[in-house]
Amino acid sequence: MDLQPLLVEKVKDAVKQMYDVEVPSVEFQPTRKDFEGDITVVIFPMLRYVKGNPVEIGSKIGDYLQEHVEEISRYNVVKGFLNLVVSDVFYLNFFNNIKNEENYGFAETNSKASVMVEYSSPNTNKPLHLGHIRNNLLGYSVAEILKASGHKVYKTQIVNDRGIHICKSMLAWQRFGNGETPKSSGMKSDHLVGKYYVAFDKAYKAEIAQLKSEGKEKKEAEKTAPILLEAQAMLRQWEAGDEEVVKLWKMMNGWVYAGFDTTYKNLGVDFDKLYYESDTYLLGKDVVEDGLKKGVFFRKEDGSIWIDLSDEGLDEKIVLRADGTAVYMTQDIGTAIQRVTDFPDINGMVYTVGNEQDYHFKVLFLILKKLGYTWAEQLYHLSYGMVDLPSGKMKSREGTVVDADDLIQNMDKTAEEISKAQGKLEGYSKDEKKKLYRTIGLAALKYYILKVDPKKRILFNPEESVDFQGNTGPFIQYTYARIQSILRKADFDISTTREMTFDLHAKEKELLKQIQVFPETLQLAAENHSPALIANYTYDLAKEFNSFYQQVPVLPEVDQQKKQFRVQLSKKVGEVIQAAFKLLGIDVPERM
RNA sequence: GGUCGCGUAGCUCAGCUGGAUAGAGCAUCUGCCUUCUAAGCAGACGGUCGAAGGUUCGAAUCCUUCCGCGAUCACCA
Repeated sequence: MDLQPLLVEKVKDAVKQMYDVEVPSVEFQPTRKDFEGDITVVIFPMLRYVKGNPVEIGSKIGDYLQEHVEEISRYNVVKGFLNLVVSDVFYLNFFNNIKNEENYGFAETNSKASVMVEYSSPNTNKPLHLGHIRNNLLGYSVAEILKASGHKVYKTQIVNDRGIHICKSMLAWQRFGNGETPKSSGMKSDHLVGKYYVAFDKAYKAEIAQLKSEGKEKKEAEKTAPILLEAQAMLRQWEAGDEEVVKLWKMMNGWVYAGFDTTYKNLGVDFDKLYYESDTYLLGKDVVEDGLKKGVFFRKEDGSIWIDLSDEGLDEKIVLRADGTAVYMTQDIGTAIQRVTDFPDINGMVYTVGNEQDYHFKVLFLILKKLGYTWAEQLYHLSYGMVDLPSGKMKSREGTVVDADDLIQNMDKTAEEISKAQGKLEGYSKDEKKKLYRTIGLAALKYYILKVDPKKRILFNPEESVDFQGNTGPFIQYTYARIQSILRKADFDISTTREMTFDLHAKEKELLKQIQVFPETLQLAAENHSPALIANYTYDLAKEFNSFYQQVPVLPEVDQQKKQFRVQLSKKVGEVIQAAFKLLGIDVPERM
């Protein structure tokens, strides 16, 4: 079915027969749209082995291929490029083979090693915001892509449910909350907790200002503000297991989880396993002791334990404090090992974490390798750029964030406005419409974020960022809906197989070529951990279909053979769009 | 200062394991709904690919230097 390996052989044969030399490899590329052809052989690299004029060599190889490979029907040579025209029969056969394949493009599960994908991992002191959305969408999508490419995948998150930031919200609630609950306030429960996080910061700033006016240095004031000291005391009480504090902690965390659940559900992401930092923050210490014995780490005079990474071009890095308490790195070492204990079949992990932690993960992976874990070779930091606003960075403390829930709601509203203006939804019930607006709004948001390279920063302008036209989620959904409309109106059994003896329209051929590269695009996306490749692929496919749709009649076609084929082709395009969008976590509507 | 990432059309982005005249969308302008959904299609306009060197038959892509933006270099997470 794949033509390329055959062509490699035949090109080699041709060169050997005519010039009596062996070329080690043959370079191909898809033929550019401006030229006639489907596959192009690049002649230039052969000039090292074959002396002569590239055009002449190309023509000779072309003659040979035309004669010896039945799939090649014509060729032309431009400069050093041999453009080959692949026969319609080849593409029609290809289509016949895959048209009824249900999971076309997807690899068999378990054909590759298992991977754990971590994403989201929020703090439990405030609601999720746009930055989390990027994280969630990326992590979820990469997990889906890995699954489709044959890996077994475990989705996980580590909930950062302890620490000083949590105590800040707790303390502020205690002090200013007057017993306010999600019920009594009517607020979404995670937003209520976030409100007190902001309240803490406000009170803290006020105290700093007060101290400064009393003549204290700024740094001194920041360190000694009473409310901060109290929060720190609360953290110590929590660690000591103080009943009162733990009770408050459980209650407020419960509120946050309830809120997160809603947001996750709205976003359409999920997890197979949750880890809580309150359970894992002590992990890793014994590993450090172990590594110390093995000589991976060393102890400084004050008793703290370090690793020397200067051979790798990095610094020394602390892994355990002098008083024996853990640092972030200690926990991460311990957690990684814990995961492999819990899921012994995993042979790799993906960490979806912002690029400000590039250095941390470089060090973490190095340490795990040095400790001798085989799976440490298969760790990947899915690093992504920040989401900035026109006004600058988002800061939860100061309340300058684009809230996740608000954003999703805004997308719904925009989708509703546009849909109403289009007026194509007669016959839909109120609930159906509402669901559809959500589907479209989310598609716009998700596609907008996933189509760009994760490494790049995103500048998000809430006023005008998310589009519904052009290279967007709704555009692709619209293409899908159009196809479904054709399928609904096709008043004959489209599954019957007919002889296909006609010539392909150029647009049909383009569509088949695009369908053909879906499996390799998926594999590439998996290797590169890149949903953007899937997004761009799907866009190209949709664009190609719309062009076809415009120029080639499907249902009005009188030739029954062609009509049958075009309906089947449209159906397949729809299926691929649906499958690809599923990898991005985006649903497709029957109508819109 | 060291390290890492980014810099492509007015804006948002593809292309980056080297290949033909650097591609899309938005915006601006022209056409196309008495054939299947105009959230569409067809076209016009728009570029010294941050700059300069180098490697190569060939560089947006690889190497070097420089410039700009960001992150990081905490016994914070």
